[in-house]
Amino acid sequence: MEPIAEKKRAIFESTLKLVRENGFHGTPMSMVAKHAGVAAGTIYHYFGSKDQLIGELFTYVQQQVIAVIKKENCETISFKACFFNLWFGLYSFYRENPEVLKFFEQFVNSPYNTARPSPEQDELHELLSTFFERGIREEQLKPIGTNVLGTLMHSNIISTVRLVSSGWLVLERKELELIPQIFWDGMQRTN
Amino acid sequence: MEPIAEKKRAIFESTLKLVRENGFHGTPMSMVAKHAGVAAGTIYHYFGSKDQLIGELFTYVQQQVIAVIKKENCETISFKACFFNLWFGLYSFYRENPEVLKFFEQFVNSPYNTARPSPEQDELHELLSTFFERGIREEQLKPIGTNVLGTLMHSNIISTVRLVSSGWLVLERKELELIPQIFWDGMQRTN
DNA sequence: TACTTCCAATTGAATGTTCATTCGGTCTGC
DNA sequence: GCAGACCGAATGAACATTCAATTGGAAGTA
Repeated sequence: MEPIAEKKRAIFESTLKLVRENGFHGTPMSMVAKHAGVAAGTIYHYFGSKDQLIGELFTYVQQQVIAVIKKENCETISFKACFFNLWFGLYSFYRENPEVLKFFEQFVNSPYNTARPSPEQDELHELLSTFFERGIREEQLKPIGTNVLGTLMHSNIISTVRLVSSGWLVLERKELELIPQIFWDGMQRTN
Repeated sequence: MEPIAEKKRAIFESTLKLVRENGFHGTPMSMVAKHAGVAAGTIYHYFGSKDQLIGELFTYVQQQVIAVIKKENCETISFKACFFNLWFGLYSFYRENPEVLKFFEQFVNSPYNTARPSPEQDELHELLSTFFERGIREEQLKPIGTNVLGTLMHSNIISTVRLVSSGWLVLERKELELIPQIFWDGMQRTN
């Protein structure tokens, strides 16, 4: 809505970076304060508690991912082309923002993440579902729920990023393209 | 090697259960002690520190997963049948042991997980790689590294379990079978 | 312009709590 | 009577959170 206060953004970014490096528990508020260049008390001017800070940061970060999806989800090109664009769009985003991916994964599996919304209420998964609805309409896909497809695609991307970002292996562009290709081919109705 | 002491096993199981419910940081040693029916000091008889306890618990739990893989990895049936057995074997294990999955995911994304071994040194991923080597040998699969296939399969299973265990949606057996089927079909060489 | 008022933004030292860890001592089987 | 297993109160450090005090600038007043 309104632009985020500079201090608030600095607190977000510092928390993101520090949580990536040290985890939630290795990141005391005092450390966030120092890194963000504010006093400890200032954080509490913007956020009620550490839990609230983490929770709001999650929303902040989720919006970035949602922006990527919206950007790539284009009706004027073929569904297939759009699928690959979306796959690579998300891949690149996570690849270039490893702290986002790390925070995301830590958050999802943490007790901060209480009352996780169902996929219908979660804007990110809803967008992915909607995306696949078009595929169901236009292509010969296997009869699988769109929310299943959305989740599988997302986890497919994330595990690929983890693999590459960890440095375990280096993938040429050609090899990398095989990964969404597996998913694409697998979705097609075969009988 | 040698059978684990009863107290030690109790500490493992209590930690597993409590970490699932409260996360690493919501699980003080005093709570583990009480739940396991031992004194706080006893834990330090078996483990040097909380970090060490968590680390050893990871190994303990990983061995359970490895046992599942070894059990299902059978050379006397077709690779395809074996693939589906393995998929459902791991699926069922995580489904029946949600605390293992939760602990796993929390651990992997936490700072406890320093010096994560490369897939070649990680027995779990090595087993999956070896499994797919047979597939490469016997089947017409796309030219993708076995470690990539292993990772993708594992994440495919895990995200399916999460989806089902969260209660977001209920899958009939027929629908559930479509998920490994996607992966199987996708791996096949298509040209 | 000069002066006052007011309040949100900001500070950081102080507080109180929550743990991980220690250690002197007890128990048990040999 | 020894040695390892076990106990649990005590210790001390780390941390989230509070709050009394300070700042700075926007609006009001004359």
